[in-house]
Amino acid sequence: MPELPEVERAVRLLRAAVAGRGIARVRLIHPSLTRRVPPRVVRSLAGVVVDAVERRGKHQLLRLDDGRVLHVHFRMAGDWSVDRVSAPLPRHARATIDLTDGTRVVLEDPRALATVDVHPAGAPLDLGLGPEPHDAALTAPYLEQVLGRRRSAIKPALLDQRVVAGIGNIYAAEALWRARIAPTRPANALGRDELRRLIAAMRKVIDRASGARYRDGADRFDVYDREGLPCRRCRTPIARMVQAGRSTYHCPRCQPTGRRVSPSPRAARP
DNA sequence: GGTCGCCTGGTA
DNA sequence: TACCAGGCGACC
Repeated sequence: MPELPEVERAVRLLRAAVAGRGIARVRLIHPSLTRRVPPRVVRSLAGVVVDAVERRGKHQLLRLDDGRVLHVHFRMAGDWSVDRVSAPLPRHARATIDLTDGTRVVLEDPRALATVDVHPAGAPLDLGLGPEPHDAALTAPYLEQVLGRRRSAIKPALLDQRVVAGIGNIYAAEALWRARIAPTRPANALGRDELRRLIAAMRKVIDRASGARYRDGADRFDVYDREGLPCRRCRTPIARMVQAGRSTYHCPRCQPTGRRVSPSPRAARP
């Protein structure tokens, strides 16, 4: 589930179910979660009220009325489902939040990579996140500054949440395609104009992913998972490569790698 | 900077 | 059976 638009959707579902309500019991089911939080801390969540539910990048924060923060990250495959405390548990239920009104929120996570943490009251919570795609703070000069010292490829750099919060493997590839920037370009080699295009592309890709029509469409990606299929701009087969251990999809023709590997006479704007 | 491990499931 | 998976922290 987890890139920014998907987490935002999940947060809304969660908020509708838990905001302003009392927790009757939290259960951590999978060993990867019980290892993280001491049993007495889990037990101590009974009786507190959830004041608010917030999202920071891909992180979900439940502000509790005793000042603590219940912090959830879906990682690769987590998602919420909402049912009643009396219902049988879904197959991949890894944690549950039972509410005093009989509602149950279930963390479903087939890969069991999601994390749950409880932060003490009063401790400042630094998630180390950069601006989100729609933050006004995300500007070309900002990117120029944070990417300036990075000789690494732009695509893995975009996955660093300290640079931009909320961009993941899919939308990084999608945005680079849209901005016509090769994923292998050194991050510090991008010019102002390219950075501006990249920001606009990230915003567009995130916006599009938030719409239901796009979400359910069969062709919701331009490059991701489209290896060998024709580029939607130039019909060149989409290529797949591996960067930092992750798949990267791109169009070898309209995302030119080198300085001037046969650029088209006039580079068209995206 | 790249690689590995965490976990489990789906698919070629 | 092998490989892949929308993330990320630990490690060289």
